[in-house]
Amino acid sequence: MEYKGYSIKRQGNTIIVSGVRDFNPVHIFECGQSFRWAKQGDGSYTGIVRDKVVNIRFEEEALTINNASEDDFIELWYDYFDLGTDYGSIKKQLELKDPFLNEAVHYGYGIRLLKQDLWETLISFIISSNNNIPRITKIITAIAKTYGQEIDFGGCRYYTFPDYTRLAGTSLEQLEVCRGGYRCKYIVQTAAMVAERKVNLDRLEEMDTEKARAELMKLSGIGPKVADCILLFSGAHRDVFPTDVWVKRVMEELYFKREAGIKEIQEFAMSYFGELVGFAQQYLFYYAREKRVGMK
DNA sequence: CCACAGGACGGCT
DNA sequence: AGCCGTCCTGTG
Repeated sequence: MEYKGYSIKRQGNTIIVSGVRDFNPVHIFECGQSFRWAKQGDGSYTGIVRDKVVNIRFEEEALTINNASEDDFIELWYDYFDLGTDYGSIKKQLELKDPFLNEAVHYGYGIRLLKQDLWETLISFIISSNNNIPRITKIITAIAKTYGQEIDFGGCRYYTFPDYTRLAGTSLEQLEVCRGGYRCKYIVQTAAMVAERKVNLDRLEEMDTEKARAELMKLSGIGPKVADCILLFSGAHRDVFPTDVWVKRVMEELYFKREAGIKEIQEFAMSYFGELVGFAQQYLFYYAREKRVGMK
């Protein structure tokens, strides 16, 4: 069958989507936006998204998704992998900006910004504060195992991410076994606030970016950087520039040639990269972190 | 054993 | 409004 410019073939419980460009699983899953995909021995990735577990591989413009149907593709995977966005065109515009960005874009040529579940992204980035990727992954896995639904796939057990009612119904002492440290308190408070409708998460996409950002920052454990990550990686708003230590370092090294403040960096990025600012951030972040830019 | 890495918060000017 | 000490855990 054909769907929005892609051709989909089904073989048993596997679908093969052809005509997929600008897609590299390593770039997509190792660029810090998602913590729920694990590389397998054969180079494929297995991931948990909402209530689905799938294994994916990519070669020669063909995306193979094992444990998915054509309906799943239309209802979930097309949007999740942002397949409606032309990354070729985005990259072309960014490459022309300057030699630095050109290098960063070529380095992470297969990056795509995922459209992930808002609630899971929100909790994941509360956990990310003052934390590193392996430990963030460990904590999220522990939360899913403790509170999520079990799913069997390929002889292994996987766990869905618990919704806010489930996390609002737990105690701090219970949650602390997941090793989130002081962030566990933020999670319990945030889940309670969402359950009590103190913050409306259903309308973030319709709000303008500043309003959506302010709405998220009402929640416990969400500051400017975490709010921007949630907006960017849930696909609610792409016109944000999450500025963590890596992005700060790479921006100082490439564009400022000196120390610069977060506010200064963000203002520069918004005007310089324009509407592609969120995409630029991700190419720069991946490049900076992989190359350890700014480290001795 | 200690140094360090990583953002939000809250108390202080 | 801006600065800075503190929060927790894992790694070297």
